[in-house]
Amino acid sequence: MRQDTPRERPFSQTLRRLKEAGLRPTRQRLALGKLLFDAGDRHVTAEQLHGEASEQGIKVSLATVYNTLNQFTANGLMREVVVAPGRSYFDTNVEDHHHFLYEDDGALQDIPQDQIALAALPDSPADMEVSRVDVIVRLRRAVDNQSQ
Amino acid sequence: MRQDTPRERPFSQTLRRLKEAGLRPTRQRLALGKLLFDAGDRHVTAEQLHGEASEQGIKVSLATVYNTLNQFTANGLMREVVVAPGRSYFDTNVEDHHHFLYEDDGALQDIPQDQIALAALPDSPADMEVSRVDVIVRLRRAVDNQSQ
DNA sequence: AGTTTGTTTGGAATTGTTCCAATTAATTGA
DNA sequence: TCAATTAATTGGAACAATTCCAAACAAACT
Repeated sequence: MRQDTPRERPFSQTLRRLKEAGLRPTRQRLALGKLLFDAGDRHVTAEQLHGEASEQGIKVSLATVYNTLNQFTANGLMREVVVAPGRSYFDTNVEDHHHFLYEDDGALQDIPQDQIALAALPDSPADMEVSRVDVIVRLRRAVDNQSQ
Repeated sequence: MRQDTPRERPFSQTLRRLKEAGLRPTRQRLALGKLLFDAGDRHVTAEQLHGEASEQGIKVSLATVYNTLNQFTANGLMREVVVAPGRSYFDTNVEDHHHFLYEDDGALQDIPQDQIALAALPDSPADMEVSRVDVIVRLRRAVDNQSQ
C-alpha cells in the first residue's frame, strides 16, 4: 500500500509528530524524539533517556528531558505509567494497552492487546467518565530458589 | 468533646493483627492501627495519617508512620497503591479488588469486586508468576458542566 | 530485677521532579 | 535578509516524598 520510511530522512517521523503537536522542532526535541520513536515501543525513565542521550554525545539537560517527556505526554505522543513511588516510565505506545511489571528489576513490558481484556467496566459514579484504565500485572520470579 | 466508651476493648482488632504479623504492640502501632482498622476501608497517605494522629494528640513521628505503614504492608495487613508520581496510598482493604481514581482531586475509591473482572489473564513469561494485578480506572468530570 | 532485642525519633540524606531567571535558539515578517 | 518576537533550554536552587541513621527508649525475656 505504502512506501516504508526512507532511511535518508532520520528525523522525518519525529518531525511529523512535533508538527502535529505544534511543538518547535528544536535540536533537543529532534534528538530525543529520534531515540524514542525510531526504536519501536519503548519504556524509559527521564534519567535513562538523559543517560542515553549523553552517551551518544547529545548535549541536553535533565530539565529539558523532563520538559520534553511531559510535553510529549501532554500532547498524546507518549503516556506515563507509574509503577512505584518515585518510579515512573514514559511509554511510546499510546494505543490502548496494558503492562507487565517485573518486580525484581522494575522492568516494564507491554501486554499484547489481545491477551487481556476487561470483562466488565464498572458503572462510573455520577458526572464522571472514564478517562483511562490502567492494568498492571505484577510478576515475580516463580518460587524455587529465593536467594536474597 | 466527650469520650464515649463504645467498646470495652478498643485495641483488640489491631492487637490481633499485630500479633498475627509478629509485630510488637507498641503505643504508636496500636494508635495508628486503631485509626486505620477501626474505621472500615481506608485509603491514606503517610502525611494524612500523621496529620490525623497529631490532631488526636497522638505523638508519633512521620518516620514512624512510614515505618508502620511499610511494615503493615510487608505483612499483608495493608496494600500500597501508587496512582501518580509522588502520590501513593495505603489501603486497608487487602482483598482482591480494584480502584477508581478521581483525577481532579486524586481521591481513591474501591470498585466493588463484582463490578469488574479480567476476561483473560495473559500468559506469564517463563519462570514468572503473577503476584498481583492492579487495575485503576481513572475518572474525570464529565464534559458538560465544567464548574471550577 | 537486669539484659537483650526491637522500636521510635529528629534530623540529615536521598531521590525524583519542578521551578526559575538568564541565555540561547527558532520563527515571523518587513 | 536580519531585527524583532516568541519559545525553548539551561544549571542550579527549591521542593516533595521517602528513607536512612545513630542515639534514646520501650518491650520482652530470664
